[in-house]
Amino acid sequence: MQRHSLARSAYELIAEGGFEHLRTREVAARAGVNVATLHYYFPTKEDLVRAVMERLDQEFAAAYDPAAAAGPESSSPLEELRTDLADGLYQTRVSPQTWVVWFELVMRSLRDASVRAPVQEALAHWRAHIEAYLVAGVQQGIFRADLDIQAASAGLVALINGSALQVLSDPGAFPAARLAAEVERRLAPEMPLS
Amino acid sequence: MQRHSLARSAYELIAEGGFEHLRTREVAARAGVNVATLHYYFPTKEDLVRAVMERLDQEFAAAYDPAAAAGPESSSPLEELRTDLADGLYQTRVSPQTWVVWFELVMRSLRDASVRAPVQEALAHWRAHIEAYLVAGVQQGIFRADLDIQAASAGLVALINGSALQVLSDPGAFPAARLAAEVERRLAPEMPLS
Amino acid sequence: MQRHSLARSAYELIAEGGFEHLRTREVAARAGVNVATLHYYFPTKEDLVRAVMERLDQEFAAAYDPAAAAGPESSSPLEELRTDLADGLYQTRVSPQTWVVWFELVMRSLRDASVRAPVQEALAHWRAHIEAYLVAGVQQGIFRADLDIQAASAGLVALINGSALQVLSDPGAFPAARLAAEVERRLAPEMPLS
Amino acid sequence: MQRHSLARSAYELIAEGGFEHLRTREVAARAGVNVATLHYYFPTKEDLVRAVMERLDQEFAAAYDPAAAAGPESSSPLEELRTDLADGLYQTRVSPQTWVVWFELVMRSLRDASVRAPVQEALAHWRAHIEAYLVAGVQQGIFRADLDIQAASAGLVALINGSALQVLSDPGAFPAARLAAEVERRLAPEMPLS
DNA sequence: GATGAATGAGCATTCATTCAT
DNA sequence: AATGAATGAATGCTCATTCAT
Repeated sequence: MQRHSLARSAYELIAEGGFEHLRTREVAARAGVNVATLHYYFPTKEDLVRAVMERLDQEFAAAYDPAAAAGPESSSPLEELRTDLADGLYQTRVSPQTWVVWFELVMRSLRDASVRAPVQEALAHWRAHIEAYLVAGVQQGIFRADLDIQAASAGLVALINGSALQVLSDPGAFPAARLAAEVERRLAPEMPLS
Repeated sequence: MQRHSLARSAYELIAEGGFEHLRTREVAARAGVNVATLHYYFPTKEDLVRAVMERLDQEFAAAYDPAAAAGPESSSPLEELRTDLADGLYQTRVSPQTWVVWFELVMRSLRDASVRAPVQEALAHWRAHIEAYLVAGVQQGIFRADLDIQAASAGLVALINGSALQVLSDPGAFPAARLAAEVERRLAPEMPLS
Repeated sequence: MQRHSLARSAYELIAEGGFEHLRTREVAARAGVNVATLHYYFPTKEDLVRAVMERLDQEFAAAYDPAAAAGPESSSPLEELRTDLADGLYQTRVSPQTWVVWFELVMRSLRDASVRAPVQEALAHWRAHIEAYLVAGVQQGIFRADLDIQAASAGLVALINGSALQVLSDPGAFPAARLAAEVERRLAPEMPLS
Repeated sequence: MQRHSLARSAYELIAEGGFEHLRTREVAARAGVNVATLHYYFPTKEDLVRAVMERLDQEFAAAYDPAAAAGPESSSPLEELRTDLADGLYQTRVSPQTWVVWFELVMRSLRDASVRAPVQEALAHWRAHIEAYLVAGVQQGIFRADLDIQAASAGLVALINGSALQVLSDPGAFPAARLAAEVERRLAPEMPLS
């Protein structure tokens, strides 16, 4: 339990102040233990960071993995898209923590080899998840037939991340609802004119 | 000159190691001066960071401000869109420095009030710049008439940023060319069927 | 058995790294038990050190105490001298462990009251042992008659220790065989000139 | 000046408590400066230890190098021998500091490569110094003609070190004066009987 | 303007020791 | 007897900042 408590505390503190201000003493204090106890579970600060990355992975897994689509045909491709978009466009406002930690980890992955792989993996999973329902959506005629699925899924990941970044930076200035509608319109098949 | 040299050194070091590893001594050393000299020009580290933000603003201004579109009709809306997309999709690979510093500053702006305003302003300018050529493009029939210009410009900023993030993280895995084509296709007016 | 195993581990680790690098955790690990178990047998580190001193005492006792001269007239005074010299001059090269631990303990005895007495006692025993065979040797005409027995025995202890220190420091540079011969020559009675 | 002051403080603290208890904070405090100042002059603790070794080298150089024999024929070989013996037999009692630091460095040299060379060099110089006056003394008929000069000088270094160790450990128990006399007697040429 | 020297506050990590089980 | 978990008090070292020159 202590391990989880410490990883959670680290997670929260990264969300609040970024890696730059992450202090082992604060993590331990928030978890209600001695600094030495923290090092009993995580010999180095890097080990702690890895644990935070794992926590995030689990959050992602719970949100994007097939297991999440529990019920059979529980959600249509369109609903899945809406959920994903909502995550970056609205959810960011409600609970920005996950997004802040995510961006911190992405930036850190550029230099720290021990988080590079998990970050890249997370991005790949994300894209694969989107790809899956885009394919289904195209087959069902919900999305345009001329979509370049792989490009579109990479683009949607980019759109969601970039939107989250903007919402984080200036929540009031981002036209979330209108962008969501616009994206749907661009992916929807052309209405027959006649 | 000393000021610029110091700000440039700080900029480079942030690009290389993020804020987390930015050390006044290293900045001074790279600029070829004593740490005390650095503090003569920038009393606190925060002042130095602000100077880096200003440098970035200038880079952006040179790229996105009306002044950049020097000659009249020097570029069509479509060319401007391509330039912008290329910046996030290809340029990131060639010179990732600017993007790394940009993301570092965005993340820092979430806590540091002194960079919040410039970051938000940069995002607003960016959107306004895109909006301008989207409007022109729609008028010229280059882009779809049913575009929600404001949503689309916010979305394009998001797309470019999110793409840059992915390219930074895993350059080989991003289908840049195909995404650029897909975006153009989605913004282009529908071909008449007959 | 656990006690002995722990004391032996401590002894080995002191031989390898000196007191400076002696860690209770390593001692326990080498003995194959938990740190807490070590503290069950030796409440404090100092207790452990005392046990190491006792181990060394036993090694010395086995080598220098009358009990060692098991058989009657098992060895002549000259042979005993040669054995003692060999210990410092040659044995140091073969198994430096005992000597390293011994010197570590001597140095520590200068500040730690709990090892001072055993160290002084060991030195006294050593001298007494040498004194005994010097007396016998003089009586048997093997050693010079004008020897100041007490000074000579103190001097031999010094010589052996000082030699061991040099051999430890730079084994190749010490003329062990020639020094052994020289000492014997100096202690032997003067040859009649005529 | 600060450098010297810090090295001197370290020297004193090693003399008082050995390497085991050497703390950068205490060294700085005794020198009257901040710990950070210590690290300004000596980036690592090891650098500080090296400086202590250099101090000791200088003390030795002042005592044993030819420069010390300032005046021409200022001292006879016998006087030089007496001075050397006195250093280990009596001086140890008066100012044990140098000897404690010396032994600490010898022990440390067994594991720390950065002090190994200076220690071995110091021992070599010492022996060379003794060798020089033993040669002179033999030529002048002050010492026995059948001396194995190299063995004898190595033996005298051993004797002096071993004596110092015993004096350090138990000053009252060491028959310094009688040992000095005994050594002189053993090195003196045989009196003609007739 | 520029610098060498100096520092306070802090940082990750270590270590002998304790204690409930 | 033995151990996993926990801790207080360091410990070497770092860093932004200051100041006399």
